[in-house]
Formats: sequence, structure tokens, C-alpha cells
Amino acid sequence: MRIATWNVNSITARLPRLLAWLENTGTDVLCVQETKSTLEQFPSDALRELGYEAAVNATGRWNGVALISRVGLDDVVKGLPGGPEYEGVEEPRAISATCGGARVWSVYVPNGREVTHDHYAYKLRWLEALRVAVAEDSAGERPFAVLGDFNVAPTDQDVWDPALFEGATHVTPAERDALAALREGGLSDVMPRPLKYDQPYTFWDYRELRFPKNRGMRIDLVYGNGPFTAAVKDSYVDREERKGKGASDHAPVVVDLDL
DNA sequence: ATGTCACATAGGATGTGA
Repeated sequence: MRIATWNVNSITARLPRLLAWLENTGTDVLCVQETKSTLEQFPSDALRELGYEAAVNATGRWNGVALISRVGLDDVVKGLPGGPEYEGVEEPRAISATCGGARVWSVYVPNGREVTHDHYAYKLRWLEALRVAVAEDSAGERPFAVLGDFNVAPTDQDVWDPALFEGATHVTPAERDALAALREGGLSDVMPRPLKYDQPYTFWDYRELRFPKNRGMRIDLVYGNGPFTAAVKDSYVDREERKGKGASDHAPVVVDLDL
């Protein structure tokens, strides 16, 4: 089974690339983030023509997540049970389902903005709610993984210039501790191969020529439990998809499994 | 270069978020 995660930065703007990418890679299950769509705008028909079902948690202009699968899509749960609200709204940042024998989550962790911002405290509460929500499946015997845009670089190796990020979100000890707590619950970071350069970055800002200069971060992660990681044959970041006009600012992370 | 995108509102520039 080939499973992947991709922050598409608008499913509508990315649709031609998304459809071509699914066909070219033969991906079985795709976790998407930042659909920036309503349920009505989601391109379920175009995906169905390619042989995929979709489960969507999206409410409009911001956020939005989905699962796209051609190997089954059962027991869908929309949202993060016990998750916090932001400004009185339960944002669409999580969706989970069973696909081809694996339990899979697609998550879009809050950005945090700045460490002094309410959004940062919200981010930490969200990550703690995620830890609690996935604890049972993380420790279970069924292949299980949380995939998505975590908006946290797990180590300094995952940032092109750690000095530049001092005092910024995505690299603070509290954020990294939240990832460590997920790992202590039974999940492991599935490290992808870079297709070029030493570090497998997954995100490069659109500004400042960050992609051509390879000034990126690894913030799109695959956290799998023991049965999931034992089945991993290969993983890579498809940086080719970050190239050219009409690219997302994130590249897909692909995992091949003996499942 | 605070350098790019994508979306919404409004009614063709400007605000928001990343």
C-alpha cells in the first residue's frame, strides 16, 4: 500500500496537479490538509472518476482536511475528540478513517503564529488533545498512523537555519515535547528520504526564493505505531511536486508499506 | 525587499493567514 500526506494549500487551486499526481504515483491513501474549501466545493466527483472515495472535514476559507482512498474508507470520524476551540469555533483540523486495514488520521495542527499569541497556547492544547485521542490506537496491534502538517520541526536538523528560528514557533521545546509525548505513547517518526540534498524538507515558503535555495523545514510528518512502522518499505519527500508554476508550498510525503 | 500565494469582501484594491 502506498500512503501519503500533502498540505495542498487549497484543493481547488491544486486540483489539476492533485489528479495528475494521484495517477502518476498510484497512491492508495492520501491525507490532505488545507483544503480551504467547503464540503460542496470539494472535488469528490473528479476523484471518484479516478477511482477514489473521499471523506472531508472542511468548512470554508481556512483549514480543512480530508482522506482520499481507493482501498476503503470506513468508520470515518470528523474532528479531534476533546480538542480545543479557537475563538469559540471548532476548526476542521482532523479526520480519521480505516483504509485497507490501517487506521489513519489526517491532521492540520494549528500554526501558533507567535509564541506570545493565543494561537500558540491553542496549538499546545490541540497537540495534547491529539495525544489523548490517539493513545489507545497508538498502543494497539492494528497498523495506525497520524499523518499531516504538524507545524513543528522535530529537531534542529529539520530546519534550514535554526539560528533564524530562535524564539519562533515550530521549534520551541514545548512544541517538540508535545511530539515527544506522541512518540512516548507508541508512535515513531517515519523518516523520509530526500530526493536531493541531505535533509528531507517538506515545506519551503513561497517568498524569498526559499525553494530554489533549499531553505526549507520538515514539518509534514508521518507518526506510526509499531505494526505500521514494521510494514514500512520506503518513504520519501516528492520534492518534484514543489517545482514549477501552480505548486503548493508543501511537498507530499510518500510511504510504501507491506500492507 | 514585508520579496508569494490563495481566498474573501466588495464592486477592482485591500485584508487575512501562512
